Amino acid sequence: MPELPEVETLCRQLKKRICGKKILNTEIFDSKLAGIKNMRGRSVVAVERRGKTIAIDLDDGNSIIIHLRMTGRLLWQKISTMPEYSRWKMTFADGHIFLVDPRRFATVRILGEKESDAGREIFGNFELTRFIKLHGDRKTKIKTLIMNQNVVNGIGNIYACEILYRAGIHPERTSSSLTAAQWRKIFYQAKNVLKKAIAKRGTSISDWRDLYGRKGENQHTLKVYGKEGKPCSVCGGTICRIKLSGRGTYLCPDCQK
DNA sequence: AGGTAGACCTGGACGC
DNA sequence: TGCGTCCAGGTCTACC
Repeated sequence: MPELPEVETLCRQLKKRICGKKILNTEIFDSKLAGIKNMRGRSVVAVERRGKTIAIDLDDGNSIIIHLRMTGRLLWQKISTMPEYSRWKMTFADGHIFLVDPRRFATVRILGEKESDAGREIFGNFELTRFIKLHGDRKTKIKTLIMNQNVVNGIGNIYACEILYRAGIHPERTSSSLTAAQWRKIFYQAKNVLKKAIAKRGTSISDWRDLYGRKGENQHTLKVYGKEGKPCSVCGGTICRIKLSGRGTYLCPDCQK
């Protein structure tokens, strides 16, 4: 489910909600998550997004690292009534944060050390020239490359489709076939598309909800994702769906070369 | 090195 | 109604 804009939305809301607050208790409801230490008594000193992961930094130097994978959600509630599919919760003096996740893929870890982002954060110390030096000669298809979290952080299937559509690049082009101008277009659009999605509080195709259970608004601005058979907003041609590395991929074959 | 299928899980949509 | 099939925002591993 959540890609960078959705995780960023949650992190901003969490920051306001729990920074400086003490965790009164944590509870596990899913045996797959057995082993998460109880963080009772620790205070939250910071909340940050690292790629698609949420890091909740605590006053003892540890961090709670949450990855929502496909259907994970964090939900704030004043009351302790468990929402359906609850897997874990943190309790604060004024309410609870539930990890809700029907498919049970989401992970929670406690880590003592911060991992470096190694220049992979698109809104961090990302440099295009360095990127091209590292990945510009590869034979990987461009969509697969920008979705690889070891290469750039935060881009998933929906936004990869939208970025490449706006950049006019076919998702099956290889890295090594792209010109410098095309690389610039891709990363200009990556920032552009992600920034706009953050402003709309994410894309709610089906499951995604923010910390307060509200849908995002970015689904209304999608141009290709999920639009198979619909007309292209630029040329009027037909949006098609192909499979690329096992993932449904949407594009306009006339605009994307 | 890169592609791909399968695994991890469950629910929803759709066809018959 | 019920069953079967396919699909899903992510990532990891095994194998060609």
